[in-house]
Amino acid sequence: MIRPADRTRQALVDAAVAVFAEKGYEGASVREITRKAQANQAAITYHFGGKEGLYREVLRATFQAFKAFNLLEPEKLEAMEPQEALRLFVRQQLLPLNKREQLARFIRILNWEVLQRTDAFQELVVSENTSVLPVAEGLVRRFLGEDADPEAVAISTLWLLHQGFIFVRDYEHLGRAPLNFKLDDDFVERLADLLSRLLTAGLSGVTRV
Amino acid sequence: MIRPADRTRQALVDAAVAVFAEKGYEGASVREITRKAQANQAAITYHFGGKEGLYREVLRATFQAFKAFNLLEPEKLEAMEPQEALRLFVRQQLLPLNKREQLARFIRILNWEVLQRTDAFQELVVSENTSVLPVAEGLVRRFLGEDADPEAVAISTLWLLHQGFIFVRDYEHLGRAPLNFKLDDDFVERLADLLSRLLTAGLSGVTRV
DNA sequence: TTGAAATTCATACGAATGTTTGAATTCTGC
DNA sequence: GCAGAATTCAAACATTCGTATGAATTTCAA
Repeated sequence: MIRPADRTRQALVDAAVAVFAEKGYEGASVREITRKAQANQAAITYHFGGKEGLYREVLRATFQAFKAFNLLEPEKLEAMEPQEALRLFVRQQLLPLNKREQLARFIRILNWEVLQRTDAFQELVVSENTSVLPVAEGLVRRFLGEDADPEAVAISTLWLLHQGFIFVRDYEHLGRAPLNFKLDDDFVERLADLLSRLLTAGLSGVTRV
Repeated sequence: MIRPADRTRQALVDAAVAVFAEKGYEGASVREITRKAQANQAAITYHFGGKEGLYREVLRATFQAFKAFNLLEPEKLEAMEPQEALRLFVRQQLLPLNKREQLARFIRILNWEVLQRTDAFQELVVSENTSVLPVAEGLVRRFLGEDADPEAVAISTLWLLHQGFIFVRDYEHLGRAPLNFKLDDDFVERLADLLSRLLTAGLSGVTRV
């Protein structure tokens, strides 16, 4: 059974995801959210305790959305050849390109947090602690070798972590001028392929001078 | 001679750079700016016609700051070996790390524009039109060859353009836990070196399977 | 059906926003 | 030193913001 009150609750969260993604936490107004959700102004206070409580709910939905698509299992990755593991890692990073209708707003919400970090986000990050950092670092080590310079490993790991992000962050621009890519699944596949090869060659060749 | 009125003007711009960088265009308040500049509320309207006019002035200062540090001359780059040209290109991208005291706020202002594009910024971009895109594309072509797949060239170019940005955008975090890099010039030099080698190896090896 | 709890609603409150106003003050050229 | 322009100033204006209020309505177990 779906209670009418739950419908209002869900409508508020849905509208909030859209508005927070568009305007950021500070820029979003409860009035716009309630208008979009066809709910009353006071509904946010009633259901979530206030604007921040609603945002916490939106952040939970955001983390949830990314977790739902996470296919990366560190154990399996380690059993694979480094090149293949890297390719899977890249593929995972680019997954938002395939699921962009579903993840676009959540990506934007995370982007906002880079510039205006909220307490709500901070607290959720430490409590969840779902870091991909060790996975990426393990991957890097397999290319650079176990006796590699720790600083080089750290930098390369940070570097690797951002490689997919480049295309995810700006994917709205990929389809527009002057690039005009047709953003279908085939394109994403070719992108993943090229990027994997760029990174494999880079990580493989970085130790050689 | 410096007229007192010009001092107010300059104080407003300086304060505005700081506040716009911190809060973004929407989030910044004219009251905070005038307070920081020790000027009157109405001074912004008087000198710049309003908040947007002041922001336009800040954007001009931003573009100016980046232009002042641009050492890249496309002709010289083409005369160099690809590896060396790429290294110089990377070096230029990482320059904000060396000049971070001077460029930090301007970088943040540009980062804000990614999420909340202002009309003022849009207009200034088209009027300035100082794109590094052709430089990067030329560089990529020298590695991939003249007969390379146009899509691969486009993707690789976009990829190359973002490589320095990875470290510039998050350079505030580089020095903090859990990375704790000591952000001196030596570190930047080592970073440029490693990144150059990663990219050189990547672009050189991408055509090989 | 009834009555208490849950939910919705229109409104109001205080604070913060960008801008305007008109007087007060300072600067500048003569 | 003086007139007129340029600049500064405190105050007020109209909006918008997040939240609070208390009554009206709906829901749901008994």
